[in-house]
Amino acid sequence: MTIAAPTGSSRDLPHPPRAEIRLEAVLHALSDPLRLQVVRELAADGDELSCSHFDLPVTKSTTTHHFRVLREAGVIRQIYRGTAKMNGLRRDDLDGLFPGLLDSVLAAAARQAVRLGSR
Amino acid sequence: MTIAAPTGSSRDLPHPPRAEIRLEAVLHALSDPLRLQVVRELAADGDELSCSHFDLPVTKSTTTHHFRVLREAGVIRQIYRGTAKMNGLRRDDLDGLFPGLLDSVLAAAARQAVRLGSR
DNA sequence: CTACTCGTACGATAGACATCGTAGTACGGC
DNA sequence: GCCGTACTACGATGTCTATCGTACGAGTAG
Repeated sequence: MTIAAPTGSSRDLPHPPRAEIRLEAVLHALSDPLRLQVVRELAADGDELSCSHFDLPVTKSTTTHHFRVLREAGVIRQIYRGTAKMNGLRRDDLDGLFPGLLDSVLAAAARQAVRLGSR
Repeated sequence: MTIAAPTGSSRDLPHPPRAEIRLEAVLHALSDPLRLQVVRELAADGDELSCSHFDLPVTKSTTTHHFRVLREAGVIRQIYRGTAKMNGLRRDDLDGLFPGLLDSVLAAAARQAVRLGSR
């Protein structure tokens, strides 16, 4: 639950505490196709992924922006690890606040992906 | 499934067919506090409600706008019944496309309402 | 027909947002 | 110390969105 960085990183990013996560912000964060895809990949991997792992059809500035939106909504957790920034889903917090919500959204996204033919 | 109006209303409103409902649009529609509240009341009532039943802190123009967003996202069904316009959740379509999603969102909204004290 | 109610349509406006490019900062390896 | 990599910060821009006010159309009651 602590976001301590064992590797000794000093740059800390501001995350909303669990109690301040708002449902509307989460839904808004997930309503963007790019961000929804990122969350899907994070959920599929189950572990932390670096920003550069994602191959999004936008520039790096825009990528940074989207990750920031996800972090400020409380959907993902970001920590610096050396020169890379690792991203992980805040599954514990989201499941604690809104049980079943994340899974429903992920299942819905998967279903829609199948329905629309794209994978 | 048909949206026929037995009362003989001739004014028909455009609704997206089930196959064209997009998850992102639904999430976006639900990410607005006013719209989420409307959906909550519709779900609580279980039946159709007129537009004027809702006492929203905005003008009628804005109310019309929000109902239109909900309708075009495929979240609600609107039919004219005389001078009133009745609104109903498209539960069947939403549950068919994204099983469990609507219930999770509603449960999450209820939980958050309790958590934030505003019942 | 007239008047009233309910909701729409249209135009305006201010704020939010997605996107980009460029310049800059932090970290690790040479 | 110097350079490359990874990501950020800032400013600009076009688009979308929430909001309003006013004018209009459709239906119902008198």
